[in-house]
Amino acid sequence: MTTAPTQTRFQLQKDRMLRAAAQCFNQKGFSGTSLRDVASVLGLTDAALYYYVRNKEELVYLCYIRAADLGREAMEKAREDGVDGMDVMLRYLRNHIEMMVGDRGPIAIMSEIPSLNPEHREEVLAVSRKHSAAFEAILADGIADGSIAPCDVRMTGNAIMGSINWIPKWYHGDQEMGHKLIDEFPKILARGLYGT
Amino acid sequence: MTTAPTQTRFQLQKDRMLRAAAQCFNQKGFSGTSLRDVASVLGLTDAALYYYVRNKEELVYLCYIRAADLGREAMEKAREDGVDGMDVMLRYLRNHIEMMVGDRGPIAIMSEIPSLNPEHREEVLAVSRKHSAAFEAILADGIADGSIAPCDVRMTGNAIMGSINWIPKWYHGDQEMGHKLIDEFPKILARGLYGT
DNA sequence: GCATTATTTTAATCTAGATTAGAATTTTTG
DNA sequence: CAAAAATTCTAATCTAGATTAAAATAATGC
Repeated sequence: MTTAPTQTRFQLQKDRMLRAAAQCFNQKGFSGTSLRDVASVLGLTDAALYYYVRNKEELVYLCYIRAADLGREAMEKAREDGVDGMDVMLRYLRNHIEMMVGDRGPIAIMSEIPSLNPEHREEVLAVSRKHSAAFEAILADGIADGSIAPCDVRMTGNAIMGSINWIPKWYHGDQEMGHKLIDEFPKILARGLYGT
Repeated sequence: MTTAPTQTRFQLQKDRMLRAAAQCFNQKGFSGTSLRDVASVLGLTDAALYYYVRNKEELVYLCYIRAADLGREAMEKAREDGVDGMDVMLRYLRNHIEMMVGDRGPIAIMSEIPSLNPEHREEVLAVSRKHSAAFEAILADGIADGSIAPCDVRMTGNAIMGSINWIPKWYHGDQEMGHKLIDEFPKILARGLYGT
């Protein structure tokens, strides 16, 4: 068949583009990166990017969607492997941190959501809310099964997600620190939440 | 004297400008706010802003410096009033959150640091590092005086500051939630850190 | 190898928004 | 009140960077 490989090729390039864009945005800030910057990471011309997205707004939108996908992935894997609420949470945190610390990480700080168009903005916000809710559900499960101490899941969830999302602000690629982060940070975040 | 009142007037307007700018950046994102937007909040023309700053880069820089000042203020007040490490930390967290939640809050997410010029960027980063170090010192004091349980102050500090700095991402002016945040969030962040 | 489709480039254009110069207005001072 | 200083406005300019159109190149199926 002809469409399948074509789709794949196209998708692969598009994916590379999203990674390059996320990398640029993280490194140089949003207003500091032009389409040319992104294109040059790929060895392309800025105009070539328009073969993959309608405009810059869509590129940003897709970066956010990709970040959400990666987060969801980390969470699903944790749900599959974990044995109780606390275990799922710890695994999810670890998976997520591993992703943030890696070089193909998602776009870190969602500062440009206001400049998305209404449909895209609403979708990104919805998906983000959904992820928060899923994390709170893990906490609730843990409380129910006794592995997590009773707490305000809304606030606790936000506190923990904030710590995670803030990592790129102070972590800058130090290998040793990276390993420590993956191993220790989940425990630090879970500290004081262990159940009976 | 003639210079004193002039300075004051000028400073007052400049301060209003910084608040307006922070408000715009928080609400509409950085790339989404033009100097015109900031000026219109003040009832001015965009060109008028150039009486107070050399260019937009300097405006951003000053916003970051102001944020740092407010953070330092919150911390100093806490240091004066607190009786031990844990108490100082809790007071600082409360002060800082009160500030974030208020409408004259500082600029929240420091995403545009990369696009500052080298001198300004270095200064902002330095001041930011200094603040982190000061917070870690509070933790260390608490561990020393027994009010805080032994922990990795570096990671713990980053975890807590991340939770704080992330608040604007999910808090959007709900009054009730605001009070709850101020009263409960510090406790949540300190959970698991209480000493002997 | 040929025809078709996919991908990228070159070369313009187009625009929002930053910036500037100088005039106008408002405030202050003596 | 008049002069001087401080503040703001009007009206251009200026530019980076997004976007587009059409041509050129590369890949693919038959």
